[in-house]
Amino acid sequence: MSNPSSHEQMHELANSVRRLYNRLRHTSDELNSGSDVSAPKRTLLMDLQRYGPQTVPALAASRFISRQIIQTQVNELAKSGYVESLPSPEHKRSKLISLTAKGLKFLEAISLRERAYMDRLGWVPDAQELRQCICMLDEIYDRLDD
Amino acid sequence: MSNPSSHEQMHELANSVRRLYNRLRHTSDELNSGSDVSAPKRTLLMDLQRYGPQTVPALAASRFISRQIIQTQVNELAKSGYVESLPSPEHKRSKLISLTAKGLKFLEAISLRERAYMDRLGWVPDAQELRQCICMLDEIYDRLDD
DNA sequence: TTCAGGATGACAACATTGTTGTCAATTATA
DNA sequence: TATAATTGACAACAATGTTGTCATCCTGAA
Repeated sequence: MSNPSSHEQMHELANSVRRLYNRLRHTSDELNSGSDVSAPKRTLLMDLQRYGPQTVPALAASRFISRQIIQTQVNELAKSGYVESLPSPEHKRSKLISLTAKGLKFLEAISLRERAYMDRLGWVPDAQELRQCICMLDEIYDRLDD
Repeated sequence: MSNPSSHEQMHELANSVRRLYNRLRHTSDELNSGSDVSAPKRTLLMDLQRYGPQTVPALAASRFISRQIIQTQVNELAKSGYVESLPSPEHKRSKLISLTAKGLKFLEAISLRERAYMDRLGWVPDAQELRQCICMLDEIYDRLDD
């Protein structure tokens, strides 16, 4: 990152990421306006599905926010029956948060709505370019790791 | 978006965007922890620099949030001297929000810090792939437009 | 084994960011 | 002109985030 143009390009990428993030959140909110689960809680459920059961501090660390707010959200999701804590026999305090059958069913309903929306759009991005794009985003994510 | 794999790929891209967005916000907060301007206000200033003077409702619409919160943030930024409202002679109410010299200087200081950080990282992404990645993100943004 | 330090869940106080509703002034339009 | 939409300001409120404290449990080193 030694010449001005590559720095400017990274700045532009950050802008495109932020712009798209805002639109994706908005679209997701529209598609799921009927549910009682807010966007941050939906991302919690999705992470549990994608990456498997995790502890509250781990979920917080992956979002770079404090563990307290994740604890609150997890407690509320547990009260609603979307997640449950699996007690590890070795760790009495650090429980693994896991999706329940109800949580999984909820995520599948979201997926169906998203898919129907994409079908209505009638646009399919080039699979190869899309894969490369994901690759680049993930590599930048890893490189920024301290 | 008619077969399962492309739908799954879009889902993965959304996840990568969200993940990187969170890390970029975190890194930006670290780099600018000394300033009194929060992340949402920094993005306001950056949008004014990138896209030029805009009205409060326009800034809100581009974020898909209500105009009231943007109004508050703009008022606070104006009180701190980072932005000013340019009254149009034709429109007494709808003023254009614009960067001041102080706001521009503040953004340049941010840019210097970001550039120094990238230099320390010692990694330069492939310019061609980066451009294609930005292109894809922007195209998805446009396609999702209603 | 013991003990000091770190990690975790719970709780509290608070700041920021967001929503919705209202109102008056202004602008746009039929 | 008359009507509707837009804009700035203000208020009440909800959700999300931070920081701090405390008791409990786990880990690891002397």
